[in-house]
Amino acid sequence: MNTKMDVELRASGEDYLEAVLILGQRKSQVRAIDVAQYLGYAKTSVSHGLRLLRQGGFLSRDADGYLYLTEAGRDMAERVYAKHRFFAGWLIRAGVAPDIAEKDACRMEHAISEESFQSLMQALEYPQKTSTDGLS
Amino acid sequence: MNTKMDVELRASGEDYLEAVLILGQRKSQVRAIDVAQYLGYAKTSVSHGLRLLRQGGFLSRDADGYLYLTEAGRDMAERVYAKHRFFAGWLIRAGVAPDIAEKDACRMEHAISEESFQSLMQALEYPQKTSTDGLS
DNA sequence: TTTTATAGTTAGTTTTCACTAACCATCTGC
DNA sequence: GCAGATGGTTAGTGAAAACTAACTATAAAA
Repeated sequence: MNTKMDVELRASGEDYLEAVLILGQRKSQVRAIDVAQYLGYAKTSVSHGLRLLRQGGFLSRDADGYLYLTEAGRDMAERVYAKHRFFAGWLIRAGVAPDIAEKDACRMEHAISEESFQSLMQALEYPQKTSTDGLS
Repeated sequence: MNTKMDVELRASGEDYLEAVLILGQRKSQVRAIDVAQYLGYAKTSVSHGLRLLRQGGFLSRDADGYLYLTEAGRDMAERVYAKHRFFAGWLIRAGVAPDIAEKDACRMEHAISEESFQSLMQALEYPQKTSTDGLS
């Protein structure tokens, strides 16, 4: 029903893309089962979610089932991941326990708009690096 | 099924309680229809949502249909509203347009845990006033 | 070659939380 | 006294996004 560009991603779609991005930084080869394990979801849920993302043009998959972010998918994943790192770091610096800060960041990353986040980054002069450098 | 104390409020319940709190500061008498108008929901949705809150012990209602927050309800509403004001103010000070800051705050208020919020308030030495003073 | 483990899908269920349609009960004004 | 308006409820629908159960397909192992 939707063409690539008018798809509105919800929180769950953003979570899947973010997981693929993060796992790809660790393993170089990422499959649905890895995403399921990472997010703690049943593999059927992930199978369904990833199919929607493929249909939306955010993901592709090769014959062996390995997942690849498209341009649009990587873009979205990096935006979300940047928010995640910002909020997690912010909370941890405020003295929140790291596991709680992580969990909260996982929700807050979906709650703030791109517009607000950009304004914040500028106002705080936060270092805006791309998410793929310096992360092994 | 649930007694008063083991009810877990979700985002929608928090929104209803917050609306009752805010409307009560403006009007002194609040009914379901006011909440529906304020939130932009159909009155059936609000009727259903408020019933759950009454059953959970967060709200009561008199014979004329006027709503009153219980101790637990007021407590929850004030917690959520404090988060709302914090995030909205924070974004606005960062240069975000007020209407966008408001909308984002409406989501972020549910995304951050009470624990993280308290740590933040302490770390930032944010003035922690009760939500009912100074607001007419 | 048969068995077992791994990866994925199909089909159907559940929960949350919005919606519409239709109805009931007051209260007000002619 | 009846016609509307107002406020609320009942009943049923829909979408998002998780779940389980049961299936297929493939690859490895005995």
